[in-house]
Amino acid sequence: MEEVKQFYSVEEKKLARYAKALSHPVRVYICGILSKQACCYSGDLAEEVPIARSTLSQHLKELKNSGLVQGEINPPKIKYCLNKENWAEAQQLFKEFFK
Amino acid sequence: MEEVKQFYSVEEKKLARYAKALSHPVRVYICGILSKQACCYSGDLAEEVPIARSTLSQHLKELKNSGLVQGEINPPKIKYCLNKENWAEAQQLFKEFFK
DNA sequence: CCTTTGTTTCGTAATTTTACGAAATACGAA
DNA sequence: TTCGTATTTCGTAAAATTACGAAACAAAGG
Repeated sequence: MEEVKQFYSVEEKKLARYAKALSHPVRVYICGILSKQACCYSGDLAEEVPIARSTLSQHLKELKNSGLVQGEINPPKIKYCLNKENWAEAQQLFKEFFK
Repeated sequence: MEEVKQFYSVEEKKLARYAKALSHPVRVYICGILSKQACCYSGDLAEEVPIARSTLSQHLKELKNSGLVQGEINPPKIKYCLNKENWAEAQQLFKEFFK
């Protein structure tokens, strides 16, 4: 019921959130793969990327939390894909921002 | 003399660095102002933004470190402006990334 | 049921980020 | 030189991020 004055706009907060998701090279790398080709599995990434699987899992979780990426369960694997809708939103926000 | 294998590309690291600079709403807000109109002073920002001046100064320092913003000394004030060259680079990197 | 496979969660530690107020700095004006 | 203005740096604290290995989990196959 508390009416709190928000200083930052919704767009500013969304942009910051997407930017935060992309603020680590491994997350940029993962999104780059997912946007260029198709979806992929955590294990596929783990073989390429020079970090522990548990750490990779944390980064994937962050990308999921940001909304840029989603995971589809495909037992016993989990297939990670871009969330097209949010990806398009981020694209638009950055485009507007730099315009 | 050490030849270290770098896993992430220069572009991935640069993008992550710019994204990090934009990963806080106040920094998005500041860049938004600087890109829309002209330069401005720390004090002008301090009057608008709901954070302490010292905290604002830290955010400005981070924006300077990222290369997106530069400060011109204009005693007794310091005028902050976008670094046009780096701004254009960031714009291009994000454009390519989302393409 | 037990094992294997793929992946995540837990526990932990080091580092970084975010934030504040107080003190320091720089410089022009009185 | 002393004062006032504009801003940053320092000291500090709380919270978040990044990273790892060990343990847990879920599902399919034997």
